Amino acid sequence: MPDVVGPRNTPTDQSPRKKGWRKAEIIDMAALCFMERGYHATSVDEVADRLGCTKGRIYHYYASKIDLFFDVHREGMKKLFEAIEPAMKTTGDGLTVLHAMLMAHAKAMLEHHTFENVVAQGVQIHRFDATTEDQRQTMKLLIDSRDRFEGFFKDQIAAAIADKTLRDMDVSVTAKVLLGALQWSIFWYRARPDETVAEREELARKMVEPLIDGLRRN
Amino acid sequence: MPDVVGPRNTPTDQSPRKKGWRKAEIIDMAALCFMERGYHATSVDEVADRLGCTKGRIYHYYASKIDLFFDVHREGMKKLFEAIEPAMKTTGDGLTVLHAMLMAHAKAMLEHHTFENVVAQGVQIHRFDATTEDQRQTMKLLIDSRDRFEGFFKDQIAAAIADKTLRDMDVSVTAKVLLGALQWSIFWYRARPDETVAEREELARKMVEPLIDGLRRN
DNA sequence: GTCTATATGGTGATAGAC
DNA sequence: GTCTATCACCATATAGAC
Repeated sequence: MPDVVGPRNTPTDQSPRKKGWRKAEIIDMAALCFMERGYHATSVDEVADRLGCTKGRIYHYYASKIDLFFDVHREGMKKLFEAIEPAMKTTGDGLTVLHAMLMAHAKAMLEHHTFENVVAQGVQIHRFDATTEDQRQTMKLLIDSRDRFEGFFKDQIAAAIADKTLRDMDVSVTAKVLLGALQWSIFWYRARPDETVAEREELARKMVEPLIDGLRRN
Repeated sequence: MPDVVGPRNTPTDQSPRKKGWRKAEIIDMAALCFMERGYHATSVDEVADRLGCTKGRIYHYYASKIDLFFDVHREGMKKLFEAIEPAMKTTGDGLTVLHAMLMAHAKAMLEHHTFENVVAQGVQIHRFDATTEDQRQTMKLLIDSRDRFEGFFKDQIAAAIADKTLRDMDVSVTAKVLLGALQWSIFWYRARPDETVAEREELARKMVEPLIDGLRRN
């Protein structure tokens, strides 16, 4: 990975050698547009314009706008799962593993904020937008994957309470609060073009630290 | 306040005796629709339908859909400011006041989640949606009010660091993390029709406690 | 595989009757 | 103050040329 990352953070691989790069290119641009203006306010024409083509190309790869949205959402979830996987495999007491997971998640939210912004929009895109049975099925799978992701954190919180490295607290509410604290960054964080990986890691640390240690001194 | 609150949480006063109740009725329904489907996906026709009237009525009170959105947003911010005001006036060390502010904010986010969901949408509704100069001016004021609100928390965090009741931490990032932790509830919280005020207060406590004390035992 | 042209439907907003 | 009727526009999606 290069030391300096641009505003189009970690796009899916677009190198023309790889098969599927055309689709990846569309997904990346759709993610950017959906983040900037929101799914419903973004027209397929706009995505095409910014790709320097017409919507004919997009409709060659995607049957509908919502199917394109689904691919962006799927990609966003994939990045989230991949990010916390190494942390979940580390050995250590319950809190240490949870800390590692939170750090990995914070970094992923910053690095992929374009995609994760779109994932958050998925919460209020529902049955009304998915017309075919296939689309409703896909939507259900994406919702399931979001729940599964939160489940990993709930399980780890429960484990850490069990091994007494965590205070006793409401597992479900705490998971939502912790994830929300990091995920809210979709609203305020935008990558500076010249931002280094080290700077981003430092920001993630500043985000996670108050959650682990709390606010109270002593 | 009644002990049991319905799903239409604390609507603005609609009693037909008060002047402006027609507008308030429209604002409340718009907030509900915008929350459920999002601003852009909601049609003026839909708001009117659910009010049992036609959009002729709405356009009698509002020049455009975005102006209606602005009123919902304004109302949402008003509720937030009013909620933390008493907490800000309490006496006590820096952390005690901050704790009171966070509890008040958490309760307000739950109580008014319909309106606060719309406020969050305001982040990505921008110049493109505001066409007239008047609308751009209004938008600027709403953005300013969001910043001012966050500023209250930043100031209090700084004060608490100064009086040494808080660890030394990044004021700006910590403010965003704390507020985000509570505000993310717009995505997962929906009022149960039979939910009591006491239950909601208990939920707010479960949200704020891990932030104050941190996760680490000891 | 990509383009142009177009069908089709919905949405914001207005005019004018009542 | 509210309704009906309608206009103008824009967006999704398709058909067929190249």
